[in-house]
Amino acid sequence: MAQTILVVEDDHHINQVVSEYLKEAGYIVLSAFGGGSAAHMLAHDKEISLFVLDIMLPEISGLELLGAIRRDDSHREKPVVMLTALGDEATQLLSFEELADDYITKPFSPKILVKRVEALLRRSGSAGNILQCGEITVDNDSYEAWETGRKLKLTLREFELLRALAVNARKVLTRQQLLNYAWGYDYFGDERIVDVHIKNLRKKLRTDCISTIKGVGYKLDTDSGEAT
Amino acid sequence: MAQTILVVEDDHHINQVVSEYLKEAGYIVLSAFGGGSAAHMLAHDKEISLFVLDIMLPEISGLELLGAIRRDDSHREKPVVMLTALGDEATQLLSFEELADDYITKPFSPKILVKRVEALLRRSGSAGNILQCGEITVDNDSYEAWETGRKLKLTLREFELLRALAVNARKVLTRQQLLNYAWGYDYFGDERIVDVHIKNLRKKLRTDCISTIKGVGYKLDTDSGEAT
DNA sequence: TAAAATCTTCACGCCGCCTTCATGGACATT
DNA sequence: AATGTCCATGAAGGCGGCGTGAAGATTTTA
Repeated sequence: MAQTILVVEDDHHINQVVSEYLKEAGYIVLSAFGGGSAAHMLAHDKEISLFVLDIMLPEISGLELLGAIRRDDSHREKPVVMLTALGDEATQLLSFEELADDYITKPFSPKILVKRVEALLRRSGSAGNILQCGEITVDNDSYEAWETGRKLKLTLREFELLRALAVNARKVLTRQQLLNYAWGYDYFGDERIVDVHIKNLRKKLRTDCISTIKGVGYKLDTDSGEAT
Repeated sequence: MAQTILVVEDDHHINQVVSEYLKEAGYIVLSAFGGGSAAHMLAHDKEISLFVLDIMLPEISGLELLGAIRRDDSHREKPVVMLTALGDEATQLLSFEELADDYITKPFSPKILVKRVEALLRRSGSAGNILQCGEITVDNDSYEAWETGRKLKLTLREFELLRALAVNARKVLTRQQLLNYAWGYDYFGDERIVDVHIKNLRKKLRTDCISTIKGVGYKLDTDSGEAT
């Protein structure tokens, strides 16, 4: 299953070179040449696995895009590579403070860019499409999930809910966040729907690995010893 | 809860500078000056969270160390930063092929090294959004808190109160400020509610680390060096 | 088209947490 | 010593959040 990378770079030549190398490495590449169209793609394509952002862009700067990504529920966790001619320490520090994952200054070697992208995707968990979290294993590609090797028979919502929890292992997710992950942004029904599916999911799980944080949301435990 | 980083660098000056900056950022740092001692530490210390490796080392090269890490069951998954004067593309590509996570060429900015280390630890999963203050550790993501490693069983208000105090460690917060942090701006009840929750919180803590400043508010102490 | 499975809504009840209140103590001021 | 202010503490009541079962709506399968 090929992963998608969004390259935002106003210099058409550089954009093309980067895209070529990434495609050759087996990725699907989306190109944007301005902050505006990039923001649009951000909002509408949830399948992007990694972002390459130039900082000096028309309309919206790369740093602002970075901020937008980090504030977006469905992109927040994804790796971002800043790619820019600005080599000064201040800009670089600022990028990292905004939670960039890598920072490459021009001129650069496209081969090394690809290597760095691969290194980040390896870490971001989405590389192998299999997630493991404690007793739970989730396969993104086949939509299958297991508990201690035993295959679970889940409905679609249950699977997507479990996947959302597994992607954010140990983190508490609000009902709204879970809705965004497992239902999508265009859902406007009752939040409490989450409760019902959590209940059904729990019924199918031997281990009690989904915790309720009252007043906040739910989370998936790894296997931490609970001492009183 | 603090994470350990192993720095392998034969140049004592660079080793010291790097260590200083990492310590300042809150990490525990182990230093090795040759491949041999590094390999020894590798074998005996399983608690290391990240490696910083020079490539040109006496005895064993950094690349060999990298290979050893990737073949070691208990270190395989951990991030490795290569730190070297060799800027040539070939060595860099080779490092990434051996599954290095980052590659920094000398001369470099120590601040940015720290940022890159933080970025990698963030990705490697173990990091989390963790606050530490004296004996108290608060995890923003999982809504968990510990006292000297012992997990605390807190209600939501208690947790949010403790988090507010930890975020502003050593600073006195007025009741109104605490209400804003832990209850939100739309709360208009009695301020004294804070007192009650502080009391309950204190009851659950072994150490007496919450100080009352009469007429002002409360604060969380880092050191319990209490002289009257 | 019927039947089955899944998704969504709703209402009920319980438990635990939050909040309020009253009391008493610590400390400062007069 | 008396007085007032501020804080600690225990207890009690009420309220809200959550789990749950069931029924209706929707989609998928036969």
